[in-house]
Amino acid sequence: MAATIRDVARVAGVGLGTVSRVLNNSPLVSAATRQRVLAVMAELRYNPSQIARNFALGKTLTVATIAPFFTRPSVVERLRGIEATLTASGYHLVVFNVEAVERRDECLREAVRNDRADGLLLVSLAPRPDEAVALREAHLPVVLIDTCAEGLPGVSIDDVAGGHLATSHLIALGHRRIAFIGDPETDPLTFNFTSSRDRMLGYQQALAAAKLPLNPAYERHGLHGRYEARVLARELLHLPEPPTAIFAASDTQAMGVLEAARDLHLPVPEALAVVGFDDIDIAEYLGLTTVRQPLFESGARAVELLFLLLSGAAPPPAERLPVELVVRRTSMKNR
Amino acid sequence: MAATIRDVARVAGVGLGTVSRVLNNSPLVSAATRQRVLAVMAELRYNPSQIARNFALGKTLTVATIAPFFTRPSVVERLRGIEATLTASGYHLVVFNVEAVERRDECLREAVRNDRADGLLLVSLAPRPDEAVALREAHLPVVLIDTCAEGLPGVSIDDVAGGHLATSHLIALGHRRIAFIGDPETDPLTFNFTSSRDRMLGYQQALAAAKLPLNPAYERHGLHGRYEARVLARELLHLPEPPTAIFAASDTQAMGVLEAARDLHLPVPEALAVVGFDDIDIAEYLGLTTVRQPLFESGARAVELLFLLLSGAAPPPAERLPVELVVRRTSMKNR
DNA sequence: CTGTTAGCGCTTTCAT
DNA sequence: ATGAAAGCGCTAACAG
Repeated sequence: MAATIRDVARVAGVGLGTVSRVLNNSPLVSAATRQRVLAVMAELRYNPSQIARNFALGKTLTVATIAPFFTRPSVVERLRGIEATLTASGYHLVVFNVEAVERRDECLREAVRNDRADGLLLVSLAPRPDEAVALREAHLPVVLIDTCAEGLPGVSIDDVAGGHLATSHLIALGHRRIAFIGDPETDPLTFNFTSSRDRMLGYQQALAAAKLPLNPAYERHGLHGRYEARVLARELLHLPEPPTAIFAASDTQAMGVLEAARDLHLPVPEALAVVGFDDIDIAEYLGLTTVRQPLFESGARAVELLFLLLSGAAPPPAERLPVELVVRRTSMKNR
Repeated sequence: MAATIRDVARVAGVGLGTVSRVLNNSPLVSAATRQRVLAVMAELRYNPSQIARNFALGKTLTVATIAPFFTRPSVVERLRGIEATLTASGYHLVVFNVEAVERRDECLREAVRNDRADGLLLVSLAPRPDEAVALREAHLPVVLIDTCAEGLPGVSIDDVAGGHLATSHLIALGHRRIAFIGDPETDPLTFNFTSSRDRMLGYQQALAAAKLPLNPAYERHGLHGRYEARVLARELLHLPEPPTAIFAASDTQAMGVLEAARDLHLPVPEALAVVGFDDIDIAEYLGLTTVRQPLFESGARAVELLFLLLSGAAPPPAERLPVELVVRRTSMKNR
């Protein structure tokens, strides 16, 4: 049905190799023949079969990305960065959205078993040691985003510094009773995923640096989500000595905190200051003070690292992107 | 390096075909040989090459999705539905995010030229007539989501009914001066993309049905976005006779309206009622009254239709999913 | 039931 | 500079 390279060769009266060479812009073909071949291609409406080419080359020009929770705005923003960079180089992006542990494991296993992608991007997901081994054995290049793992290239941020930034901002505002709301301390889905934990670490360090007491009752953990954070915040605010400020490990969770404040008719920032993390799109709308991290860029940069790997370079070291405090209404000076 | 089907055949002492049959769970192989082959496969750590299989089969087990604006929560939700359904059937999802007209055209052209996907899903994007022809000629099955086009299968909603629903709700609440904010009336990116226009049509019909005057000054159009809608809403609210209610063609735009109300210190819903469209995740948080449409399901259903096409069935007719009014704080009874 | 053979469409030697 | 030929790893007839 569709014309093949063979048809082109026959009609143009040249050999198979020559057509292939024209296809690949090889300099080893005279201008005259090239013109003729090109003409025949146009005449026959010839389309090179990508799939045959992939097969012959042993490459797919495709990169797979596994990410938990498409729905999180921060993840979507990273994906945008990935897609833009990949597409600009003619690569395709196939995505996997994992919302349960079994799927996480299965996706990773599939990615290794199949040769349907030349490389793998892992968002907020670190391979377990055994998975890392399998990846290496399959010669499947991987770049991590938003996590780190021994010996694997990745792009992340300094979450400890970010947590420190948020907390010392609140301290500078005069707050003394500052609480933290973050993800569960261990989560099988995001194995080894330390961003919430590190942000808490930064929070603790900032408190310590200001000689403020660490109150375990002020540290709450729950599933990443507005609703869960709202419940936790309500608990905090019902404490005999409630916090005057809450640092949430993500903007989504900060939104839950704002809801809780609204539930209890606590004016923000007067009665409660709130700081989030990520600076997702909606943060500006909410007037939410937050720690901004370069989400789009993290995806773009990860793709660049993957290309390096694909070109045969040695695994580059993990990179850190900068964070920045963005002060908005929810943490204005009020004391 | 990696074991091939040939190695397995040799070691197991069987023919190539037998191994292939085992691979494909053909019943035409005795339990005994199957066991033996399976054992050798395990021993050799054999992984069938998907890419070779794709080549031989002339299929990619991949579906491409082109969508404008990843960032829109409604689009993300549809993608979730697509991914879940596709992955459940062993298909891969490759995504293209188009944010400019040129990219839109290029992606579509590429999708037709390449054979890197077995089918195509178009979100909020209708092919131009010439593109539709090219699609057909390339035998590339397409399903539309959130749009309609002559003779192409798709899943959408009744936007006119949705607009009517929203508007008559406001009318029932006692509103007489109701404005509309929607997307530009023509947009080269989303060619033929009529959802905003149809919602306005429903709005107009509801007004007419209630014998309310159609005031052209109450119909505003701007780029889909919070900021743009905020500007438009501010204009509306500065009119000599400002509307007491605004129906926005999307929740995102409704958020802009809420911002404008806040800017002008207009209490919602007392001084201004607001209704959006889509019922994205954040709508509940905002207490936004809106018209809910099944976003996840639209993606899932589109994949099912595509599978039908892929299995050689005749193009099914376009489908409509139901819409539903969700009343929340921004449109409580107040007059 | 099973082995053999002929491609799928392209890239890539290797001669010429 | 160009043609011929040998695969890439698998599927799918085709004989047995």
